[in-house]
Amino acid sequence: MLNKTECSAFVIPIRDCLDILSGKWKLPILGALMEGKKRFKELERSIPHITPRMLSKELRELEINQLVKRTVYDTVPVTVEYEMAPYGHSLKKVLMEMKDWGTQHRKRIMTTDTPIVTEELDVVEV
Amino acid sequence: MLNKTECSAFVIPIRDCLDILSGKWKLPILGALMEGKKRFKELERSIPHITPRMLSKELRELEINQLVKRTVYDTVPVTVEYEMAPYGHSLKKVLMEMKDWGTQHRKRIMTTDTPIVTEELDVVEV
DNA sequence: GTAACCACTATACCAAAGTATACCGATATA
DNA sequence: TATATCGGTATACTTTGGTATAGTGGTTAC
Repeated sequence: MLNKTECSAFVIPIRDCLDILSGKWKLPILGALMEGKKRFKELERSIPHITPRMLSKELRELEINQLVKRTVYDTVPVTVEYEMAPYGHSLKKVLMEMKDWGTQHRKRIMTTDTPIVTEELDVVEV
Repeated sequence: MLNKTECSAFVIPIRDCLDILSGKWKLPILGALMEGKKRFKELERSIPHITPRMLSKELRELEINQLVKRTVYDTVPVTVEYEMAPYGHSLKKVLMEMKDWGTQHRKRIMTTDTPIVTEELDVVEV
């Protein structure tokens, strides 16, 4: 049980964490970058149906939150590389907990109840 | 580094977990219920600015996912009580990881960088 | 010369999420 | 008789998130 103060101290940081991972494409982008560094067009190709607009927007947000590092190489034409920033790996524990919970929850809901299935997700192409 | 198969096995359950906690009011509702069981109007009063429409909708989703238990008592007028379901407590580890990460992240962003502050949140009233 | 690649941006549009306001029937209170 | 409470629902609206489509300027390949 929590009191009022504990409750805010609980809701606000979780909201922060949730907001950072929110949006349709952040997870697929992080997933793709976990395979290694990639250029803009490589990301676009490995994430089915993403538009350059959304890719650009979501990458910017991830970069602002220091999870992703963007490097511009002075070639012609320019080369831009995206990769997980060192800080990005600090998310690992959270993501693994979410993955474990999500995995067991999906099984639970599928077997014990009317299935509430989230829509089919596109698989990130390598 | 992940390969394509690992990547889907990573994205899908995390998406599930995220979806379950998504929406503006799920966290405040869970927070309020962590103080103990509450009736509909009590929840409405303890969560500033929530409308009955949203409260009803989000409670229903939490109930479908078995995180919250709804009990109707045969009084006149009816009494309806909401509480954390036993299964709801299975979220604790995930939520705590998110809270810890969110807390350190807020500090980090505030001190090292242009502050990207999420909007002020209303505190849940007791 | 024209077509494609690179890393994007601009504009317009559409769908989902959330808000505002009013209301339900039954009961208790003034 | 009028007002408030209970646990919500109905309808209409606005705001946010995401999509679709086209185009930028400079370079290399056919």
